[in-house]
Amino acid sequence: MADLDVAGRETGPESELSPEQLDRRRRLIDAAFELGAEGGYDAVQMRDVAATANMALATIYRNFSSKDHLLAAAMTEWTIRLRDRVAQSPPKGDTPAEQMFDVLNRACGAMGRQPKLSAALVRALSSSDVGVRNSGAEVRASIASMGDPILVDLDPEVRADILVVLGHVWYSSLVSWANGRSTFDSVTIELERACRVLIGPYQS
Amino acid sequence: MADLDVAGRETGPESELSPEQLDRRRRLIDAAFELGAEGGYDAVQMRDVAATANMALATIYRNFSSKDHLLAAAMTEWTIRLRDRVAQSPPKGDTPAEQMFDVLNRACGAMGRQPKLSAALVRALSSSDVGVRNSGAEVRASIASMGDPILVDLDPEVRADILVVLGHVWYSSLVSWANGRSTFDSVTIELERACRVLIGPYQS
DNA sequence: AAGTTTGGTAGAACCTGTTCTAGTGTGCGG
DNA sequence: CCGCACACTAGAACAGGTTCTACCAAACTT
Repeated sequence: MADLDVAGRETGPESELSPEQLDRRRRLIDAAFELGAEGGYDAVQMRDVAATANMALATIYRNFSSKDHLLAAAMTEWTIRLRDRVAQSPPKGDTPAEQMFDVLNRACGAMGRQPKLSAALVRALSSSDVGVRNSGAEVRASIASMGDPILVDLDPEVRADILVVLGHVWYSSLVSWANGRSTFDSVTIELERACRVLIGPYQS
Repeated sequence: MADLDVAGRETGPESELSPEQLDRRRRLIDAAFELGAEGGYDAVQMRDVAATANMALATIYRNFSSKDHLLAAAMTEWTIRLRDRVAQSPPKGDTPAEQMFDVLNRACGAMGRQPKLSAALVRALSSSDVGVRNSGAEVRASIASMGDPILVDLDPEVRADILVVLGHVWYSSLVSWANGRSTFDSVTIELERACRVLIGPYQS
């Protein structure tokens, strides 16, 4: 599986970015965080991102294939931080279903505290831009890795199936929320429901 | 729940559209179908829609709040047709899980035969435009109504939960596909997986 | 040191969804 | 018949994501 850079050109497996490039990338993602936290998706305007990050508009497009790609990269970073934080404290709850819900819900809680930002990031995640693809996969992987330890007692295949389905529910309800079709509470409700109906019958 | 028209103004419960307006609406949706079937989401350009439907650009926006609203309206229509067609023949399969999968898969089969069009419609469904909200709900309701008869033997609450979760999986995998993140086959796979892991354990 | 490559910059230009302006019927209460 | 409301139209204008042009400067190459 060849690595592809922003524009889809092939790059060697060791095509590290230079420190300057990493710095630019950092500034861009930070600018996206900043603007997104203040005003949500619409407020992350590429000209403003460029200004905030102190670089030229065209430079953004040298690093990211689109606005959605930039936001998706921010999402990836954020998810990783989230996952690490969630992994710190053990899940509450007596049953696997409750524990799984606790983990997912804690992850979402952080989003609820930054609603504009998270809505922006989630919206980007559902874009059709090519650059977003990896981010989507990475985010899903983070979800799965948070849930996996909780279901160790289940048959591996069933476990994988459950985690994938939970990923769908997670994604679908977050997108609904990010697009203004439901309240944040309903994300919680959907996740709880899914854990209950998915995991409940398997904990005999 | 007050009815809202395109622009969000309240309208009386009996604010029927005039025949001319219905005709315009029809022509617009047909134009969207036509352009979408040929070239997908990007090919449904508002200026082209206007030209194809033989009316002025601004007139579109008197009937639909956005491109996504127009496409979502088309999606609603299509889903209803699909549901009726699927309801014609009884679901194949020995177990509820298999029957449910059969129904969902048949519905998706029609989409597989019009990939560009369906991808366009699905993409519109995940827009944040206000006009799209109802369409999303209607589509979900169609899904649920297709599946409900199959699960009559289950506890009503469990049944509802399962159908909602299936709706999430359906939506999530279709969006993944419509955005080019997965092949159409994987939609089938995800649906099959979800039916298996969700319904399987309940059929004692 | 001259040439080349690489990545950056400013700013104009382009594209397409959306909105605005001004003007044209058409039906309807008075 | 008048005036008014309303739906439509052509086309310009606007907005924000994306791309293009022209140019510059540091890092390699030879």
